[in-house]
Amino acid sequence: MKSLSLNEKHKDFFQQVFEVVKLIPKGRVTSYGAIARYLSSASASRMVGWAMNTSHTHENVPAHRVVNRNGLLTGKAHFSPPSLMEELLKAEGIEVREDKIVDFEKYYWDPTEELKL
DNA sequence: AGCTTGACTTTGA
DNA sequence: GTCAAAGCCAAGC
Repeated sequence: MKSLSLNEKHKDFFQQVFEVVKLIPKGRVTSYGAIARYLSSASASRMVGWAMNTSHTHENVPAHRVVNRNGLLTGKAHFSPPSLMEELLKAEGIEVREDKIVDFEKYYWDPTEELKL
């Protein structure tokens, strides 16, 4: 697979979401809105969540690194065991308390800032 | 073919 | 600070 689209500019929204999610560095997290805004508009953040729902068809999609803008593990309920998301984050050195990422801003990874240009 | 729901965000009151 | 409403695109009924 190539990195980001150079020739291929016509991809499905979901596919683009998956690419960005895959590009999230280990030990980092991002928000649905950040991805949505990077792709198009921030309001499309719902589609990112929707895409994650279909992410089960993709293997290398670290959905556990994607949380809402509050740093809350909103999608944890959708994991095989709901606690898996928290476990995966902790395994990467991210501290989680009450289903919420501690020092979220510290681990926050914004594609519009990191992948710009 | 049309309406409802959804792992969300932003803006306004 | 909280609460309510609009916006976005796709899948499901």
